[in-house]
Amino acid sequence: MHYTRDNMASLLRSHDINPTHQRIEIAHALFSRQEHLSADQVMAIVNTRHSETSKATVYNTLKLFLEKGLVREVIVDPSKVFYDPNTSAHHHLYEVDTGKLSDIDATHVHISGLPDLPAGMVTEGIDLIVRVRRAG
Amino acid sequence: MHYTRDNMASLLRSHDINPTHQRIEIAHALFSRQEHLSADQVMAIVNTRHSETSKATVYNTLKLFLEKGLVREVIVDPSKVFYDPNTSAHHHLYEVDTGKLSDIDATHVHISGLPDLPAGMVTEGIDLIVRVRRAG
DNA sequence: TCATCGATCTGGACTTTGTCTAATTTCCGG
DNA sequence: CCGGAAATTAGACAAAGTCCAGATCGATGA
Repeated sequence: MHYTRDNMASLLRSHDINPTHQRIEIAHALFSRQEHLSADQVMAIVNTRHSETSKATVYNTLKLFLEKGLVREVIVDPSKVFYDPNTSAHHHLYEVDTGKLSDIDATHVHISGLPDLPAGMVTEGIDLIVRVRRAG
Repeated sequence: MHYTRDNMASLLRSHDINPTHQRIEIAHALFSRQEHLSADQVMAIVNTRHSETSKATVYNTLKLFLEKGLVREVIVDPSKVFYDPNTSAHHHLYEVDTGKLSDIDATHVHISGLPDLPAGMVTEGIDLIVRVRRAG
């Protein structure tokens, strides 16, 4: 699968998102890299050549992608949110000293013994974050 | 165990923290409630009667408590950090719509199948967060 | 082609959380 | 009481994110 602009447009349409120029660029930034990016980083990437997309649009668009299930939010750093183009079941490894964030495939990870949820509650997601740092 | 100011002073000393008036008040706010509080909430509690403790001191003190292992940081809400007086092994249940945060005892929870860490890395902690919301 | 209208985008002011710094206050040993 | 180190303070500052009123886009129908 190539992350062309055209493919991004289809991806957006399949998630019920009107594929505008800015949205395609933002989706392309996330999906072509397959990395965890903050809103700031997305801004920087999208506006490398000449400023094209405003801060408000970047934030609005990331929120829209999140609502539509196109990306996931990763909350590991108290100062900023990361957006993850990988929405399949997986966990995260976070290097606290460098800020590097990587995926842990969930297929072999098993979590057991969690208590029942309070009545009337449904699970929105289970986040497992392994925080590591360089030994020394 | 009563969370008297005197007991707070001993607790601080036992963690190698010089028990000043402000530190005792902040520790008391956290431990007497046994709740997850944000820096803002700590400020509000400590300064209910008359303003006694500055913002800088609240932030400095919470950071100090964290370094000394007296409290834990809980990162679940992108907009603020919570401080947790419970440092025993446990996980968290987060109600995304209300912001309510509660503990999940870790003694019955088992996590298996995590991959090996990258070479030269040590685990700082494993955070498991169950995000829930009211069904509807 | 052109006018219209809803959807989208924009700059910039604003809010909130948290950090920093230089000056003051507190506390303790001598 | 004195001097110095530790702690506290007010307030300026920084960064992430929100909000809003106005501008722009693009599809549609005449």
